[in-house]
Formats: sequence, structure tokens, C-alpha cells
Amino acid sequence: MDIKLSTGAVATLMKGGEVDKPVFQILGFKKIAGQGGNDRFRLNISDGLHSHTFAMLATQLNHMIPEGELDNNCIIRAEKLISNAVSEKRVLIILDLTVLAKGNAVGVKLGNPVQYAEQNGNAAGAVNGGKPNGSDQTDTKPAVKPEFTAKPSGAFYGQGKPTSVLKTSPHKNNASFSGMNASDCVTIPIRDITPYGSKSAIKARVTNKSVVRTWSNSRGDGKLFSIDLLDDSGEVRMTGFNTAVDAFYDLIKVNEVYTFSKFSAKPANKQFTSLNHEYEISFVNDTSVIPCMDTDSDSIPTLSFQFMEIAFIESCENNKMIDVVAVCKSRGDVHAFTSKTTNKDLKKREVTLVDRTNTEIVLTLWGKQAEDFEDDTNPVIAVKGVKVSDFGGKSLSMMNSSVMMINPDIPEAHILRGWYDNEGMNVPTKSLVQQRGSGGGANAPWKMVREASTVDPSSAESGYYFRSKVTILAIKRENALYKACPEERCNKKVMDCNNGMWRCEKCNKEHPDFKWRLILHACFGDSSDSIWATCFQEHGELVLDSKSDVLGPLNEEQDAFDGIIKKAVFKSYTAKFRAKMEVYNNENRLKYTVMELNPINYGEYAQKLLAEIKENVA
DNA sequence: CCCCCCCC
Repeated sequence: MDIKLSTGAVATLMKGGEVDKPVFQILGFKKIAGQGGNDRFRLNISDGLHSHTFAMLATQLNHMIPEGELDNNCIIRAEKLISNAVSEKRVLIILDLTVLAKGNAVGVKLGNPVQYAEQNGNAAGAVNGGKPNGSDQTDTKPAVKPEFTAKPSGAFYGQGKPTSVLKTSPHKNNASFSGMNASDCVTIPIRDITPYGSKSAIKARVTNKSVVRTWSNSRGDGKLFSIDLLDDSGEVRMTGFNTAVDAFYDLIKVNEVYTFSKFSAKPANKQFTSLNHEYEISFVNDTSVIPCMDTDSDSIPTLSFQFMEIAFIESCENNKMIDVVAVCKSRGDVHAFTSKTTNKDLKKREVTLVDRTNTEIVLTLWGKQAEDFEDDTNPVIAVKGVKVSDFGGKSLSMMNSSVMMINPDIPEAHILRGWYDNEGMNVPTKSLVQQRGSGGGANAPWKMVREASTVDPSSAESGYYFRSKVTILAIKRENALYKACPEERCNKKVMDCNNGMWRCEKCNKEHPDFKWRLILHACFGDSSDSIWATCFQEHGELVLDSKSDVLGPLNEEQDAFDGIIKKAVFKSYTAKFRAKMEVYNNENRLKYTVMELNPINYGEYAQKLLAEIKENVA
């Protein structure tokens, strides 16, 4: 390979001249914080003769730096350039570039470039003119030859020979950092990681390691893994993309302590982690990972939680990732099923957790963890990074990235053990599982339908409950009835096996019969507005004044069914509704469910109106 | 740069 730097290009450009697709070596870069997170990178570029820091990376190329595409010593060809004189200073903006050689492959500074002296230039005067001075314009002159093979500088770096990285580095010996600056040896507390310190190193224990995942989307594809890192100041997630996966994935072991030097940092997206850090970090091209077997690594903690007590999960945002420590009060059976959306065969087990707030919540375990969980001794369970779901009240679900510890040796666990054995096991608990037909919204306010249908979506995240006096305006007859599993508590739709049997996916059983169930969609209105709401079984039966097992067979008989609907419309009720924000086809929409439906008690209703009038008159 | 993580 023979790459030549465009000797003299820096001087030409500084004088306002043009150079076609100059080849430079990057000697360094500096992040310049811009408004609104619009950071820019200033590059120190060299043509082998001169170096200068007048080059800016176009923001659309910013990603090349954290991605490690552009790194120190790398050689680039600037495919598109804009040269501008800005208040006596010349600025070069690189709009597009090709990396001809990665920094690690080059390993050294080429030639002996000297900082281009500003006064040599004629920046301001040459905005529109300045034909290049022929003598130093071109890239045809032989330049310094990059020493591609010169230096095994990758010895401790991701792009080098990773296997040797972890095996050969002497521990406890800073000499193992040979080739790195002294400043690289200084570790900072994880707590202090920010995107603004590129020289940082941290010494941390790996508390969790993900599987390698691949992705493919409009922006491209690749693979990645992440590890959770902990020291005595805090924790942070570190992600490795593509080459970092090849270099480090197999070598990094959970529970081991390493010094990680050089990484990039960016704000952590709290939606995907329970780790207590404002930022998350990524492997870069010259990240090094050195194991620490020294005794003082014992002082680095092995786990860290920010527990949320179960009672507080009730008001916790949906999809949030949290840590919980609780007693496993009971466990359900393993339930195998096929996901309708992904067609994947899944196994789950639900366990019920309770803590000293006397509140219980269901945690769903998946796959092998679900199968393996057979502890019936009411163990204390600590989980890190479980997802809060608002399905049927509130529940928790294990994620791939979640960590579970059974009877961990931490104070909270011992306290819970004592509490449960002496007291907790006999105390009545409140469940965050929503009871059908009630649960939540006990004090649902009276609203006109109009007020409720324009409820602030954020307050409907976990269900907004209200009461209204309403009249049924219309009923949808299609799909009002379905054939359901005959099991007592299972109302899952069954599939016709076409052999006289009916299959329930939920129970994983075939039954000789089924039961009819109702899901009635009806339009409820008052003088202000109307809404479509779902009436499940009992409410549907009340609306149609018929039992579902009678309605089922009638469903086929158009006239009889229409007659029933005709009788049902224009009846009035007092109803309790739930308005809940749901995502449907990637769109938010308010979904209404009838929670209670009662014939109007006119005496009570008149009292309510009277009270309202008095309140408004006073 | 991922961010999917499942089922009712």
C-alpha cells in the first residue's frame, strides 16, 4: 500500500488556494461544544510538512469520531472541502472524506510536520481569489511513506491482537501501559465520566455482560454488546460495536475488574437502563482493556442497586427500568406459548413479590430462568433492571439485561427475611394486579364525556377513570362474540381444530367444547360528546339484556340479533370508564373500557346534581 | 451506531 500525503496542501489552502481531494493525516481532534448539543470537532490535520487545527469536521460526519472511524494517526482523503475566511482566520470544513488508513494501522505521525504559522497565510484577503500557487498545490510530490508495519501499537488496543491483550499484560504494573501517556494511567471515578474528557480511564468491575446482538435498519447494520461497569463511585453501561465485539467480547468476563482507557461518552437513554449514570460510554478504536488482579480490586463492589419499594411502583412510569428487592411469596407454573406477533415459542413463569410496604406485584421470568426457578422457600430476590409494565395494573418483567440474585448477602435482603418470617407472611397485602371491574379509579370523578375524551394523554398513560351518565347511541354487532376456552378462569379465544375439539393456546389444551364470551363495542354519549367503549362479558350482557351463551348461537341469525341490539340502544346508564393511552399502529390513541355499568338511580343522581348546583351557586 | 426483550 502506498499512500501519499498531499505535501504542501495545508499551506496552499491557508493561502486561500484550492487543492483537489487532499490527503491528510489526522493528528488530533477536539470537541467544541455547540448550542443545543450541536457539538463540532476541530481536527488537527497534517500534510506531512505542515499541521494545522483550522479544519472542522462537518457535523454530519461527527459520528465518525465516537465510532472510531476517524482516530489519531488515521489518513483521510478530503473528498469535499469548503475553505472560508472568517474574521481574519481561515477555516476549512471537511464535508466528505474517505478514511484511507485507520490510525492503528498507521500507528505513528508521518513525517515531521510543523505547525503552520498563521501569519504566513493571507486568509482574509483571499476569500474569492487566490488561485493555487502551482508549486505547492498538488499532491503529486512524493510524500512521506506511512509506516504501516512499523509498530505493533495495538498490543493493548482493541484493534490489535486482542487475545494477547488480556493474557500478556502484567498486572499491578504500570509498565504494561507502555506506549501510552502517563495520563492514561490515571483512573477517574465512574461517577465523574462526562463526554468532555477523552483521556479518561476507569477501573471497574464488570457486573453484567449482554449477549451479542445484531441490528439492521435504515442507518445500516452491525453488531454490538454491552457491559455494566461498577466502581465504588457509581456504575455505567459500556457498549462495544462491530470491531469491539470481535476484539473484546470473549475476553471480558463478568465479575472481573479491568482498567478501561479511552472511550467516548454520551447521554444515557434512561428508557433502556436502570443504571444510575447520566452518561453511557462506548468502546472506541483505541480503547484498551487491562485486567486487574491486584488485591485492591477487592475493594470494588460486586453489585449495586437502587431499590424501589413495591408500593411506589404503582405510580411508576410505564416501561421504566427499576431495581427491586422483595420476598418471593409464591410462584406460578411454567407456561409455554407461541407469540402471535413474533411467532416465537416462549416460556414464562410469574412469581409474586412482596416487600415491607405490604404490597405485592407479579414479576415475569422468561425462558430458562423461568424453567429453573423452582424455589419454594420464599427466597428474597433482588432484581436489577426489570421493566415496569402497566398491563392489568402494574407488573414487572425480566429483560435480557436484567440481573437476578436469589438470597443476596445484602442488608436489605436480611431485613426482608426477618420481616417476612416474623410478620410479613401473615399480613394482608395490597396487590398491584388490577382487579377486574374495579381496581384503580375508586374515586373516579364525574365528567361530561367531552371533558373525558379530551383528557391530557399523559394522565391516561396508566388509565384515567371517570364516571358519566350516558346513553347508548350505537352498538357494533360484528365480532361481538367469540368462542372462548371453557376453563373456569381462562377466557382465551379457542381455535377450531376441525375435529370437534377446540384448542386453547393459553392452557395448551384441546377441549371438546367452548363457551361464548362477549366483547361488545358500544357508543356512549351525553349532551357533550360520545365515545366508543369496550364492554366485556358482564357489561355486554347487561347492555344486551341477554346471556352470552344465548347470544352466541343467535349471532348467526341476523334478525334475532338485530332485534336485541335495537332494544339495547338509547338506554341510559351511569358508567365508570377507563380511558387509557394505547399504542396502535405506532400511534397513540385513547382506548375506553367500561369498568362499571349501572341503571340510573334517579334519586342518587338527582342528589349529585343538587350538590353540584349548590357548589356552583355558593 | 442499539434501544428488540416476548403473553395476556
